[in-house]
Amino acid sequence: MGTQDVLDAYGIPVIPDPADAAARKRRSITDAALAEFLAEGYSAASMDAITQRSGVSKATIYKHFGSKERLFLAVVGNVLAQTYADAGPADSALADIGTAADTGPETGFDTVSARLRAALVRVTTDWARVLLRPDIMALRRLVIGEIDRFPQLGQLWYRVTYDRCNRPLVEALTMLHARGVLDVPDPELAVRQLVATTVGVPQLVHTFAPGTEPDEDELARVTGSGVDLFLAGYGRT
Amino acid sequence: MGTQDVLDAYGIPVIPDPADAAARKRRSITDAALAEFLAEGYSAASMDAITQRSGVSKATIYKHFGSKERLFLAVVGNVLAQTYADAGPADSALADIGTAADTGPETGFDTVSARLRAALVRVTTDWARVLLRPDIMALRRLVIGEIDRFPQLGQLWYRVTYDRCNRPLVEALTMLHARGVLDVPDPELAVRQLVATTVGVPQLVHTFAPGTEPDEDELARVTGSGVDLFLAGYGRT
DNA sequence: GTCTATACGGAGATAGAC
DNA sequence: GTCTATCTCCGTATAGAC
Repeated sequence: MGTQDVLDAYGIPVIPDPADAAARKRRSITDAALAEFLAEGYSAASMDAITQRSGVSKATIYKHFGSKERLFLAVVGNVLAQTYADAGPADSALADIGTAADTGPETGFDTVSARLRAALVRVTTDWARVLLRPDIMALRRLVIGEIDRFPQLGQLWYRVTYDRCNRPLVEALTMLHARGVLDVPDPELAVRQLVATTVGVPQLVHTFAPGTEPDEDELARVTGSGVDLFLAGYGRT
Repeated sequence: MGTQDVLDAYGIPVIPDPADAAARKRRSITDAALAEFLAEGYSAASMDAITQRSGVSKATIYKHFGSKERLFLAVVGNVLAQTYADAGPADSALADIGTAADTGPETGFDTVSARLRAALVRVTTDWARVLLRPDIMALRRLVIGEIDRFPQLGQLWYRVTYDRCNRPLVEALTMLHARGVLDVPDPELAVRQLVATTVGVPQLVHTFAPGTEPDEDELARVTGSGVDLFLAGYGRT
């Protein structure tokens, strides 16, 4: 059977750039592999199934990735980094509270503590919305289940979550402590507690209940209550 | 090779009860299966390896359990129930605080709030010590990783943890609320938050760092701080 | 670079003697 | 009830043509 020509809008045949074609195959392989690994787990996932899902031949997959292990690490590692890069918190608002940059009433909250609460709820709710997505939860379950065989993934997960989530919050809380807005003697621990009481609460449920979507109202209620608990312990009042 | 006679303390050969022998084989099978599943995960675990670990033949295993799936469910289900039965909290002390049964200074804490804090720290620390044990953490990772294939385990996990851990605490908090010791409008949520800020904090770390033992001092510090946070939010002062 | 066809081992499960 | 020996299939990975 001859090659099917691809035509552009003017009817001119598109000659694919070989490098481009390779990159696209690579992408279709990783997409297929991710779907298969998420659905079956590492061991039960078969390279045959990934071959069929991707539409390329098995030999090509091995040329690109070398082995099933390397394919798994490449796929999961990339998705992990990508996910947390997308969920990067732009919480400059949080660090600025109580300074000249904190514009006060313009945000709709007329006290420092109200603006602080709103900022914390916003940050934790944004995280929760991402981290509770069914595909992210499935990825999390996959990584946790394979930690004993792939300890690198545990370290990667820790580094990514810490750099993108915890560290910015630790720095923000340290500033707020120095500024007298909060009383946080141990910011590292405080951040872990804040994350636990907000995101951690629904996350635990969804960890053992696959496929369930988080309810937006319930989410707002839980994160709000968690932030209130946090502020009751660490706020200055 | 002839049968090796087993002799009792008086030199009398012990004739094994067939039913007893079957039960012991069954036990050695489940022990071997648990070790293999924990080490390799469900899919990568091989019935051959379980056969060798257990010392009985593969056909015997299939006579007893029928299939690999059924063996897995039987083993994990039993261990789950057993674990939480052992870790059952005898926290009658907690529910009695502020009543006539609360003997006050005899416990070494002379105020109601101090006794309450001590009881909460004790309960959460006891749980944490069990739940953070490396073998329990490994079991947890195994169940989480296989949740998509075995949703029954998710339901079982939820039921067991709720019945043995959450429900007693919810009831205790409800009593304490009615008695005016605490101000807990939503005890269900409050318990989940308490568990999250105490046990949940180190549990998250150990989930992604396999094989690490919890440090007793660090554990006391974290649970103590978590309980303080909880009491700051829900205590009456 | 990509494909088809295949090598080679190990998986889960069972038949039949004792 | 328990064992040994075996069936059958599917796994990962590669050889060699184009």
